[in-house]
Amino acid sequence: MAEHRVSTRKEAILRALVEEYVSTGEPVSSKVLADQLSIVHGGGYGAATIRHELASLEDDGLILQPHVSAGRVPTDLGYRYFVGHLMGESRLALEEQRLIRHQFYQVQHQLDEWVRLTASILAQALQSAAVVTPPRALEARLKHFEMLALYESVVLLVVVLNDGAVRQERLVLDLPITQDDLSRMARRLNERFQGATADEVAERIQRAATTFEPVEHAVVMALARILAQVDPLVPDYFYSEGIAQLLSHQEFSHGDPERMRRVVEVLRQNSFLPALAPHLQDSEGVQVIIGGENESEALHDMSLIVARYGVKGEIGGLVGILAPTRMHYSRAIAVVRYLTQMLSDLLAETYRPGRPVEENVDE
Amino acid sequence: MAEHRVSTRKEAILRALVEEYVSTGEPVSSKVLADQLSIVHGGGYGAATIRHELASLEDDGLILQPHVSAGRVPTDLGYRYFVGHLMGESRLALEEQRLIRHQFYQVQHQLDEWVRLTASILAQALQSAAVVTPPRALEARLKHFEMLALYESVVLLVVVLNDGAVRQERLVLDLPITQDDLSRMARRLNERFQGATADEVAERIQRAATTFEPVEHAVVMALARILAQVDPLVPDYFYSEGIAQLLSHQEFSHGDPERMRRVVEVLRQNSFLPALAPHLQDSEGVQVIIGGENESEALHDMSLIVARYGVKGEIGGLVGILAPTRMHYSRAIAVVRYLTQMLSDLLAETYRPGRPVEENVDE
DNA sequence: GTTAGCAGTCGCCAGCGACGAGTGCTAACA
DNA sequence: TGTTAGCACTCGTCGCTGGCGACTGCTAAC
Repeated sequence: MAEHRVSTRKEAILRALVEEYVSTGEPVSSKVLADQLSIVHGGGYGAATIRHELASLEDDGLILQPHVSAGRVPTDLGYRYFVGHLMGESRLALEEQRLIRHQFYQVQHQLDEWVRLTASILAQALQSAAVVTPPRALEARLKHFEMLALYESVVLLVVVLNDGAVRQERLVLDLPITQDDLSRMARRLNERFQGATADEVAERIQRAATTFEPVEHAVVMALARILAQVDPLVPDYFYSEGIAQLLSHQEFSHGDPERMRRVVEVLRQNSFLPALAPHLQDSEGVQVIIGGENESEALHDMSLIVARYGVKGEIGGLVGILAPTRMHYSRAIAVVRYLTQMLSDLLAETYRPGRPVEENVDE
Repeated sequence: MAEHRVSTRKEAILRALVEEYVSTGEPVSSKVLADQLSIVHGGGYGAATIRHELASLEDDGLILQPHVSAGRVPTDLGYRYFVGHLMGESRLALEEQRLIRHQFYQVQHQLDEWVRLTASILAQALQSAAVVTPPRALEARLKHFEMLALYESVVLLVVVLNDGAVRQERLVLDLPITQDDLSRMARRLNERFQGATADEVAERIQRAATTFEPVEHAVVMALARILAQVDPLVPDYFYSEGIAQLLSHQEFSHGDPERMRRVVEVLRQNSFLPALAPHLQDSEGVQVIIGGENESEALHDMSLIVARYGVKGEIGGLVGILAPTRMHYSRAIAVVRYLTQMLSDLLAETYRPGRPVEENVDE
């Protein structure tokens, strides 16, 4: 990052090299580069000259050769330099934008569907694994809850949070209780705890434990527990798509099949998204994490492209894709940026037309 | 299936061959079989005798040799014969039963957790991919629904079905509406539609369309739609675990890595479970689908072991594992059987202690 | 009916050489 | 000093070969 810029000619060569390598997957030779550069640039250089510069780029740690008689390949640092300085900002073709927008308008007003659709579009468009978390308010507060008698002493607790997320939990009581009693209790407790955070609920239980009946106490404890489970940085579920697309890349078909297994494992247990959260905490825009910059060993030859979406300071979620290090960065970034913008707009549109009906922002 | 039984000696040989092959993964030779049989059976036979019988078993289509200088391997038909006639019924070790039960008691009364746990235990115990669907009533009826005002004209519809499943859907109305109005409307409509099936709701809309206000009409339409989406044979979601475990089998590390991708794809889109449903419609007990008996091309060297759990005629779901054809069938069947029994018992325990609070079985 | 022994088949693997791709270096040129 | 053509060199890939060993099917004897 803090690396000095290299000479303009070296930059041109590095850029051509990355683009060539990304599109072919083969180590690229001085000859191919000479040809490419002479096409793009009017008068190019001979292969021998390129070789001098390649040797120099290799000293800089930006490229390497897999073996002596092979061409060059970008290193993680090389990709980093490319992404930071050389890659042009690209926009999605209008036609593609239209196509994507169209798909969103098909599933009107279904928040979950938007999130799922985003993952699916990403996976398809970038032939990569995509992960999207549902939007989450920065601070979880109780909006409303209901209790439904399922069976004599089994109660279903349905809790709606301020971001619209719904949790449900079965609760088994010591005594049988009727739906009427439950409804009354729910009305009473809703008034009392509306807008409260997990900490506030817990505190009030502490302070006034004796004023609750046993059944109420059990219910409020459950509420506190549910609220406490909500951590905006560690989403409890998420939509993931495109594992198959990811695995279809040539980097997996050659070499150790064990790699496939490890990647699938990391994706399944989703250990990599939480690890991403800090990167996004305070940052704006699209983040790129290249190869070895990844925390997880298994992802050392993969890159992540992640971004936040949502309404700043209020509600948000993560969008990310995982693809081989050798990928088309500018396109990937453009697609991710477009979709985060899309989701943010949709969120704002749904949540903004008028203030919330129940004011529960302040207590 | 309708094949004649082969001679007792051939059966003994086939049985030893399958067991040996399952445990080693190598084609088994006449010599190894002769040794195995002389250990188990007091006085065995020489390798040459075995070879005669092997040639005969090959004529029957029960085994084959991958190439001339290799040992024998069971065919799908061979496995089928083994599962049908030769394999002993095995029970889980008491220690293992205890371990599994213990894990279930850890997550008390959380239906979703039971289902998820079942998938995870299966994947772990059998080193295979496991899929479990949540329990679903055979006929979907409305138990209860609530409406929550999220924003001025955005309403969250929370619908509880008779099997305890909860659906939620955002509804955008033409006009703003207050929570009070919503609550009143919900109470009215709940009384009217409680216990109704999708068809019944649709029918009543038809019959008395004019008696509904516009907003009510929108809500009831949504209810009908949600109820109609519920098809007990095609679960909309499911818990799947153990893709990584499945991929760690040696059958994937040798040979085409493309196979891995295809299997992951089939698992992700879960196209194989619906295909299973008919097999289980009318059948009792554990079903085994071996190799080529599978519908999906990609699963032709895999076997499925599936079973229904639940309360007969009322509510139920599916439990299944997917593993390479070369697997330990008797153990797999024992584990699947134990877990379906476990789930059925837990379901009965939760849903039976007393009748439902709200009688909604008949209208 | 059973078995030992033997010839025969074939997959696996290590070793070898030809080939070709691509480099670094040198020397010459503008 | 920068650029370039040419050349020697390295090394991965591929196809071929021969030896080894695993198993089999067959034969002949018990």
